[in-house]
Amino acid sequence: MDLRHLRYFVAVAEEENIGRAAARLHISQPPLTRQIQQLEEELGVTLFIRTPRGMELTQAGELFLEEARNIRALVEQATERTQRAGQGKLGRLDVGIFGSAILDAIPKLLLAFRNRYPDVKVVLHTMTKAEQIEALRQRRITVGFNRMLAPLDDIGVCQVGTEGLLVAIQADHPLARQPVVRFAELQHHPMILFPTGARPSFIDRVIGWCTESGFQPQISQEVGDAVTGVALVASGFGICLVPDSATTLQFPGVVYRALSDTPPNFLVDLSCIYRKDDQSPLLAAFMETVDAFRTGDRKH
Amino acid sequence: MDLRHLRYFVAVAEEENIGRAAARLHISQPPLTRQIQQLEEELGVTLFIRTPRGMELTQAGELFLEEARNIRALVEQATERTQRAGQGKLGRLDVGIFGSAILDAIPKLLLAFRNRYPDVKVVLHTMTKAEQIEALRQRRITVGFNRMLAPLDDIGVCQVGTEGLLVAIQADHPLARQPVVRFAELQHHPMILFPTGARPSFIDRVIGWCTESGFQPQISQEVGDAVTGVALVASGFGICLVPDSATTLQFPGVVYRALSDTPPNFLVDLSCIYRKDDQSPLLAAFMETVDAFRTGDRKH
DNA sequence: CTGCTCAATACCTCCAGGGTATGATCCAGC
DNA sequence: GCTGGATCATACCCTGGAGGTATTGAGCAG
Repeated sequence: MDLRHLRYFVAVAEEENIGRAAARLHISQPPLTRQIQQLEEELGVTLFIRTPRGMELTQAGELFLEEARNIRALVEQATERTQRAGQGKLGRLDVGIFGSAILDAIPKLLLAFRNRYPDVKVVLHTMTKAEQIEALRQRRITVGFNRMLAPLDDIGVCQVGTEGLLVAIQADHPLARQPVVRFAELQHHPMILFPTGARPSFIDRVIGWCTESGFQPQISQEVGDAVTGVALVASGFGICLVPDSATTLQFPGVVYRALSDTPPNFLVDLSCIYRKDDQSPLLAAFMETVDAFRTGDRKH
Repeated sequence: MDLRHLRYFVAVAEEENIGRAAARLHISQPPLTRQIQQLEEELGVTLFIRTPRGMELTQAGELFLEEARNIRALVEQATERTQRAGQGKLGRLDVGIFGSAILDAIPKLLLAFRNRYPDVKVVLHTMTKAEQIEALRQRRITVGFNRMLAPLDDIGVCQVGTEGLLVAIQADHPLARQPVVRFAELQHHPMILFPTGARPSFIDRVIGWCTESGFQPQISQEVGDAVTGVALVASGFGICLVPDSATTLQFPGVVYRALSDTPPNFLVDLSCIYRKDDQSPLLAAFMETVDAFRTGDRKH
């Protein structure tokens, strides 16, 4: 059996007349007669009663008509859905993120993506930089977000944006009295650093800036992410350099202060990574959205 | 697209290797390659990633695989169901019956049919002889049951069985004192006759028997069926000749008595009727069951 | 009986599905 | 680094079957 047989059968059943059905199918009558005969023979069932006025469905034919219509509709639907999936408009996108990325850029980006591709199910996985790379290679995720990413042979990097830095200070701390803190002043206060895990990381960046400014930071704690860091600031463990977006975290007893006299390149980046050989239309769709987001962002 | 494409696609998706899939499909590798390419081209979607180790499904391919399997299963199911319908094992059988036929033969017959063809839905319609014939011609029913059926040009008749007759009498009636009633004794008592409607009917039969026995019956009432007749007997309207199976009706105040000295051929038949040109496998299945029932019945 | 309307049959053509042979890549092992 | 094996892709041929035209056969109405 063949989808053609179903199409022909439905036409004949609906027209109740081989000639008209043939016209509707843009073929001539004899081939259609033969196809119907073939179908009946293959099924071993009489589907039509031939009358001098046309073709009339048998009971078995009635049943087969329902089934045939159903199958044809499903084929239609399958092609349509597959095409949408092929255009990246349908499917599932697994995204690796890190703790504090959720604070600013990622939600906006994902919102933009959802608006463009509402039928793509986005699944977020919190994981470290190293875990993200492993997950990418194992295809458990399609894109990952992190900071300070170095390109690799098989992993591509695309910078999404940059953020400035603030210092998070306990509210009753002496430094909190000033509206702006000079970077060098940080040297006298214990500092909370993050993230733990694979180096080089933001920690090395911070230590580098201190060194450039002529001092060694007093390291109080190393913690997993900015959220934990700010929580420890609230508990009085020290001060903590955080990206601008951390101001979303309004812990009681924590204030954020801008910095002056900062070392050059006093920024952190946010980048996304993906498998270079990934041809998935979903990735393409997502990267396109990322691109639009970057240019949109720069306009502000 | 074609069911072949689906079959091939599923094979390749499952084997993840065109060569092995081709072997499984008993074709050679190049045509299979082409069919897959055609499918991809027709859908406009890349379904596989070609690797040096074989074929790997894309996300769109995964989705299409599900759909394809589903469609193939439905096609399978559709052919199977249609074949069962073509053998009369699946479908709906509309049966015309008359009031009192439900008392004996019909339930047994339908039970036998249900056992043989459990997936055929039997729908009963109570209608008169004339209505049955009209309904047969209009295809509203496939078989009808009645008594004293004459064959027609387009309607076939098949006798299912015969029944003897009893007389239903009010319990305190003088005749009720005798264990057996002589037929000629009926002449002195008002008689309830049935059925109303198309003649000739059982009424003419009864009048004929009376005439043969040398008397005119005193007609008390003409009613629709045996059930109503016996109900009127209980109410004292007279006596009523009924088929044996009417003893199923145990009205308080009604007794049944056998008859002696009866006229020749003192029997009623039960027959079924059907459209002579009906080739439906359901009818064939039913008539086969009727046949088995008749021979089974005669053995008793 | 004739003309009309169906479906079925006979016969032809040509394309597409299947076959064989070969190419293009990639990887493993010497 | 070359060679052999595995895999998919390409080139080309052949044949079955889908589709076409012409015709027959069978009911039915006038």
